Amino acid sequence: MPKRADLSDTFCPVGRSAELLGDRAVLLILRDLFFGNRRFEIIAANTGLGPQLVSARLKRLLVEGVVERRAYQERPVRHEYRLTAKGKDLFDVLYAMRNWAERWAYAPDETGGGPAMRYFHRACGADVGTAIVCPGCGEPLRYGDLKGEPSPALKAEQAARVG
Amino acid sequence: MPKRADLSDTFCPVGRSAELLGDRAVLLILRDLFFGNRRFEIIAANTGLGPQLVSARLKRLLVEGVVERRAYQERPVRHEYRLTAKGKDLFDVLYAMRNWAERWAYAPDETGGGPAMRYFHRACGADVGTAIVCPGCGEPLRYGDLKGEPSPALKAEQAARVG
DNA sequence: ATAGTAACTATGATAATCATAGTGACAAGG
DNA sequence: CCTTGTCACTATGATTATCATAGTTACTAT
Repeated sequence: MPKRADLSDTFCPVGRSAELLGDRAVLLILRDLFFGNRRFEIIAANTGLGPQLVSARLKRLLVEGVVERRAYQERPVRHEYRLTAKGKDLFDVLYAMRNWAERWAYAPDETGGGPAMRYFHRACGADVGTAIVCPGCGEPLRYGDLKGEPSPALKAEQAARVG
Repeated sequence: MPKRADLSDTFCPVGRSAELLGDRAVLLILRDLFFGNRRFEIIAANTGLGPQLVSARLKRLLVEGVVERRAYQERPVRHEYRLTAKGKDLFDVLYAMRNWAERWAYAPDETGGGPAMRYFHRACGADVGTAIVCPGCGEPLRYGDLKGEPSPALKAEQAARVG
């Protein structure tokens, strides 16, 4: 593509976010990081993205301060990627995307009745559905507050990708 | 690009959303639609995107049922684009992107102290900051609940774009 | 008849993405 | 000590999306 206009210096906050998040690969990598996948090969396998693209996007996320790279073992040196505080604060965006998809992106009988991914509030145990405040206790839902349970169909799909 | 893997049939809800939202142009067009800009030329000018790209993305959004196209006048026929219920329900995603950017994407003195875009809760008048539930009255914030007030810098930038 | 506006479509150059293959560093097994 | 294996990438070449610019269609206003 030709050089597209850079949005990182616009004053519009959505524009600034879009510069980073308006990218399929970035969103998929962030999803995996929130899911707890930290290793390069696992992320590549789970997202279905090629290693070159994963490498390029992780570099961008490093530059933006959204992820950090650290060695999880010496001899041989192996690295993993973790969300920084700035990265963890993207939880609301990913969670909103999940909520929207659960409400609009599935055929009526596609998931067998329930959501593709069920979330429970750790604090009170309630199934939060697609709410942004807990329907059980009324607390706003933030990063770390939720425990996810994939539907059988989603679990099978994930197993097939990593396998 | 070569044919990339299609995510619209993955069971992962974030994957399904990413297929639509993992695109700079889509996010910018949605921003404009939420802002109240409905006309093709205005959207093209405000986003800085070429007419071909705006046309292609609006078509995709039509197919997805996120926007609808309707004539706002006959003789000559002129069309505008509006968010459907499915489109309006993307508010949470865009709002989360805005919140993240306000917290992380600006240099300390870049906005002159306040946020680039200030939002007030229509129901109680409180400045909501970057919260997802109103700090004044405790209500969850949804589409239509907020009234935006751009900072002087953002207002100037928008004026320059539309010319 | 000329100019203007809105909503696009057409064209050609450029650059991002993909699949596939290869690299470097190290460890374990025979 | 020599092959095989793992992890985290990098290199290559074909394909295709995106961009800027220009042109089109349909109609109104002067």
